[in-house]
Amino acid sequence: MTLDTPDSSLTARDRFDRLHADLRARICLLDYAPGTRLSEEALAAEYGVSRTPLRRVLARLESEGLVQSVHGVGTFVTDVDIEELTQTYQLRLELAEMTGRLSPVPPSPDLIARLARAADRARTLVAAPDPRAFAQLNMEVFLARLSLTANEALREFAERLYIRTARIWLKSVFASRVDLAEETEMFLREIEEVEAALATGDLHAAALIQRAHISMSFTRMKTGRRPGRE
Amino acid sequence: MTLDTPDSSLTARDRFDRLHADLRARICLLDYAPGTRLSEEALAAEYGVSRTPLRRVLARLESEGLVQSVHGVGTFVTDVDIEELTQTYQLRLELAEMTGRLSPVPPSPDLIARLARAADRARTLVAAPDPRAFAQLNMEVFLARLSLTANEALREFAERLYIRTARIWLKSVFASRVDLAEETEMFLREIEEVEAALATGDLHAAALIQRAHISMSFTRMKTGRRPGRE
DNA sequence: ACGCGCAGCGTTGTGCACATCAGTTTCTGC
DNA sequence: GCAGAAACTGATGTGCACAACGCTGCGCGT
Repeated sequence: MTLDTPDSSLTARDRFDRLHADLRARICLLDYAPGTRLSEEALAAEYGVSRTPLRRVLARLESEGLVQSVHGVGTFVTDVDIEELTQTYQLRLELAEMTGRLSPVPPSPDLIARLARAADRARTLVAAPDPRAFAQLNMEVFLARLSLTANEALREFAERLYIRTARIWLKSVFASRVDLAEETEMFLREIEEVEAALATGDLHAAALIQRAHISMSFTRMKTGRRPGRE
Repeated sequence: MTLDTPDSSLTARDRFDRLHADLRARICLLDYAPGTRLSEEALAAEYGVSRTPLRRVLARLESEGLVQSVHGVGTFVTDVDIEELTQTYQLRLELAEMTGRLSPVPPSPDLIARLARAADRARTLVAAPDPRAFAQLNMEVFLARLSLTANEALREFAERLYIRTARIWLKSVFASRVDLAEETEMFLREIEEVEAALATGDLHAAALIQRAHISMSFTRMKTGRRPGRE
């Protein structure tokens, strides 16, 4: 996971972005579960830097709500209560729809290719379910789809909200509160529907499909597995 | 402006919040115009701290898009181009309406009192216009009104978007592209309408009023002063 | 006169040592 | 034996010195 590329020809900003993205992914993929203490010294040693730049990354993660530092105690991965989760999902619904309405951009060939590859990987995952691989695929697709809007602020906020709730959904999978196979199938159907919408050039439809699936995903997570399917 | 309170009985978090809020206000009120270089050493000396905690504040401001640091050059107050401004305002419109729809909260007596005092100050400003005082009043009212929604993520994003565009509006005032007297009058009317809506308990109406005024404000700024009133 | 290079200067980024704080353990007085 | 306080431990926060980097201006060569 940790890419220790040679530090040569890497600007300070690049190093920061790498550490930030890497730590963020670890938190979102539950490599660091909520409540875990992150040791500044250990992480600094692992990434081959001193505490100073690493603390910058942790401060950013704290501003994003993923960790919380307490003086004299430690830096801990945050958890999200049900109330905050509900509010965040409500916002995500609205933002998803806005994605296709405010400043829509036609899909690039690169995005089309990414979606096609994602659909293939999703089909593989339907045959052999894997929570972590699915979560990673889900995140990649979400971030890639942000290129469908030119509104940078909208992209930024949608990304932040997704990052904030992704690990909670994954936690539900591990807790068997949602059925991984069902989630994977629904995700595959979502991609296929989005591909169809994009093929016809209807960007708002693609956004509405995403909004519908976010809504359904949250409902499934709230409701839990239906009795009788255990 | 700079409150140099005794550093005793102040936790690190408090100091950070103070510096952050203070510098943010200076940028939003154009004490530091776009393009201005912020000297880490000078600011650290002014606030009586070392560069380390001050750099933390600057990093936060950079993540909020208010400043930009370049290695070996300096930290500069950012500017906002017309395209980004348009997109941000479009988002602000949507968020303002959502404020009254997603998780509305009845106004507290404190908010009512604040609005009444703000209306008084606005009436004073109508008689004696003052760009900076008006901008500060506008900001205080906006931030106070955020208590009308319980959706914390919505509050956070709405605040960030406002902070990001406030100084551009103030710049338009100084550039005489909008008429300060007209803006002040419109603002006073907005407060009065909001007070009426809140008095009847219609929170969605209060949000729609805000949305309408944000929209009108942006239109006035885009259009510029009507010819013949010069 | 013009172009190229290099050295100096100021700025942000990094490393390291120490201060500060919270939780825990241990020691002491009763 | 027990309660309370002080010392210990390990964490984050801070200050300071140096490294890395970009810009500028001077000087040398052509």
